[in-house]
Amino acid sequence: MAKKTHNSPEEARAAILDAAEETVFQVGPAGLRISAVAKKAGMAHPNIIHHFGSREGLINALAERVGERATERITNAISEALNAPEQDKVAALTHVLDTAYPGDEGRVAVWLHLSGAESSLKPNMQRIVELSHELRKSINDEVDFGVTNRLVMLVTLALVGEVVSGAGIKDALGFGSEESNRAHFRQWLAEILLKLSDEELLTTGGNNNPTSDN
Amino acid sequence: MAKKTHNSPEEARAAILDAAEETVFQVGPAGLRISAVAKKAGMAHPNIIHHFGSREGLINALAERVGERATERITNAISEALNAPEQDKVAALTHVLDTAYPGDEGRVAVWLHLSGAESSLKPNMQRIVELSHELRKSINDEVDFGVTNRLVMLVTLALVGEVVSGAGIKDALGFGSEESNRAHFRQWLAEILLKLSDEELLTTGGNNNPTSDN
DNA sequence: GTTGTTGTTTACAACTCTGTAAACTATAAT
DNA sequence: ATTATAGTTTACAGAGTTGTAAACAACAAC
Repeated sequence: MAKKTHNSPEEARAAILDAAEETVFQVGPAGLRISAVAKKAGMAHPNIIHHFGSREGLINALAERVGERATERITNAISEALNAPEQDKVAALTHVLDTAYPGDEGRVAVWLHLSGAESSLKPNMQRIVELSHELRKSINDEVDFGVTNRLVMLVTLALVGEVVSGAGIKDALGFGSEESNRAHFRQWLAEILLKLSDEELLTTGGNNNPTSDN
Repeated sequence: MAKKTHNSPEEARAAILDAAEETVFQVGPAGLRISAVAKKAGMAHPNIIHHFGSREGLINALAERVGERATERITNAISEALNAPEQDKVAALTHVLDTAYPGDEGRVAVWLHLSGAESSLKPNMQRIVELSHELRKSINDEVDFGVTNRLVMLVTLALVGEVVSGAGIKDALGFGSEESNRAHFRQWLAEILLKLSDEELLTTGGNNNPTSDN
């Protein structure tokens, strides 16, 4: 049992990030204690500082990794929906929402963002909006980009709300926290979003479009 | 300049809660330090523990006060919308959203909730849903209560998301954080919500309604 | 005026957490 | 083998936090 005691830098960083992700999921962003992460990763806490410089460095690195992964999952799901046949659009869009509302993983991304971590949110979100607009155009060619932007914003804000509020609001509204209820809500939301694309009920009015300059 | 040095318990508690509210607004829920609150209220920090028992007691008391005030504002706004003439519904509903998305105050309520404060969220939310459903019925008598519930949930989650994400998501989507943009978004959302009541595009399907038992 | 109650403060204890310094150790290169 | 590099640990310092204990001060009751 020749235990390996010295990892490569990449291995060490990955192991620390794994432990940090799990810890953040359990205790929330503010409760992230370097010592707890070290314990979970099976090492002494100064080793974390050696690899990430500081607690803040660790949080930023984790935010980056988590954000990239989430963006990849979501853009993949939207791309699939884009190629789905007409009658499967609802299911495909529901799947997008399922992906964007991941029960456990997404929390970490949102929480880290809340705790002020720097990450490349902007390019990620913009890719998501562009893909979403293509999806809407595949349903109705005349949809308004400003509306797409606002719909993405609404859904994103709701995602953030769901993550941080946990079961509180759903409980208060009489929704159980069982997965079946959450899934039905997402399907209902997907149907609304598709209807709003199909009929394009509303435009953004006058000059209220977001600025498209860089 | 006869400075009053001893307050009544009510005065002291109110002064402490005011200072705590301001502090939470500035530093967020996790950053609430009893000593900072004491400094802002112009007293020594053990006095806060004397009046509220502990830091957690202070947070719970603040959550209660803030929640009550927010609920009162929102239910008042919905009641006004209920009595508004048909052609003013959009403006009235926009005002409801303005009230529910208060630039500064609402943060405290949401944040406190996030930090695990106990509060009477459930009865407050249920009053809001019932009034919202009356509002929807005043537009279209056949609207579905389950849809109302889900719309309230969607809007509430988005509110929470807006509060906690701050300018981050809006920035990433190209919306400036100026009040005019935020106001336009709320008006757009109000129009969507009214259309969804007017046409009742979607019902909740089968047995997916939230349980209505107490 | 004296006494009791309670708001208030000062001083302190105990704890937790991040980050530093120096020593130790495994691995690779020469 | 020796040396250099870098991952890892132990021990500790320093700051900041909540909460406690005891004394002080204002106000009310009698």
